[in-house]
Amino acid sequence: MAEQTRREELLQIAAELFATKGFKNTTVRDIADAAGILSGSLYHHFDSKESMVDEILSSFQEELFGAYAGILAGTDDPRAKLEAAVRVSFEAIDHHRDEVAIFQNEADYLGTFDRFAYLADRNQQSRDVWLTLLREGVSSGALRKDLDVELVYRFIRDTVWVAVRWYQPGGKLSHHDVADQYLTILLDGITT
Amino acid sequence: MAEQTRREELLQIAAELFATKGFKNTTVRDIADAAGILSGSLYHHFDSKESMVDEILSSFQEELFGAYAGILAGTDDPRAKLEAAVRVSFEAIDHHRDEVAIFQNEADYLGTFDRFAYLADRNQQSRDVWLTLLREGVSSGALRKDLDVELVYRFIRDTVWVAVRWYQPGGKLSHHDVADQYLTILLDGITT
DNA sequence: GTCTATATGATGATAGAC
DNA sequence: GTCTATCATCATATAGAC
Repeated sequence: MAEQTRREELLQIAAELFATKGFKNTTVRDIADAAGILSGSLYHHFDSKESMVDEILSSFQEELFGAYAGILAGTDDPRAKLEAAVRVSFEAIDHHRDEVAIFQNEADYLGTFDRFAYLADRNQQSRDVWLTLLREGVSSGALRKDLDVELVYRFIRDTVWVAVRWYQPGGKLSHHDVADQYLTILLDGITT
Repeated sequence: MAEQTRREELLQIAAELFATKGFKNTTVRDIADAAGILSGSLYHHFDSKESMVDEILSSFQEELFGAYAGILAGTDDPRAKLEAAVRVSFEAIDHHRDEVAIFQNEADYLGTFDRFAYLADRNQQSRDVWLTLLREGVSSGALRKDLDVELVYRFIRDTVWVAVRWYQPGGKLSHHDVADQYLTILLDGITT
């Protein structure tokens, strides 16, 4: 079950470095060192450093959007769907810390190159998911009618994903705890 | 009044590039090109590329923390102080877009070097400011007693600063509008 | 204050032996 | 699958002329 090909092992090592130091600040030598091999040997597994991030980002995105699609297709009421989408996102931060961090830090810049154009598409797709959920929430009466849904969308998206900067997997707060607390703030506010 | 030394002009050009492409992705040639001079000429004004970000970040931080200090020292009630801190932050995004973006994107990594150790200090200082405001809010009865103030602090900090990624100075929403909407969500939640 | 010319080092990548 | 050896390129930075 925890079978991992050498390729996957190397990708994981690279992902941790990209997430921590940034893509550009990580050299192929850094990756090779961390893997205990020489830099040239990496090219037996991958075409280039670029193709390494590419593979890391695209496979993560595929998994995440599969989860969103499941929620949208479900039969829960609007509020439950919104909660589920938030929970799935925090779960992704827990399970795919490095991938989320890389996406957060590098997507904007990488997205300017042809090879990574799919990142912009995914961004649009994500917006569609959240706006659908929020609009259903408003029209069902679960959410306030005076909300600027576009702004609320950005608020949710940003707050959720930026948590990758401080969330510690295995720390005091589980991803369930964080999601609970966050939903409380989002849904009911912080005032008495 | 809008007098700008050549030095400041060059820093502004560099800041825009650092904010858009990232520090490492911006070469001294990029900066020189944008300024209409050759890369070697930049070294008449600055020691190194590093000292350019350094100057950009440190002067911005100084201004921002001056504003926070003013709020803390004031006589407003806790809730008004919290609102003021949020407003000052969105204002900073409006007035110092590039600086905020650079800080958001690069501070974590740059902070690992001695030269930028002050970034970690400022981070701690910022935490003190917000925790003070939130605790005063809770003990005065303005904020809910069941809040995890540490978590709320991180949510506020992250949401406020990450807005630099989408906020458009001069766009449809002014920084006042964004602050209003954000405070509404934060204080009262999005449910009916 | 900017240019010419260039030193110096790091980085991504390749070819072929083991 | 990894190593040895090495290349080409690019990036930061310097020195002195104009």
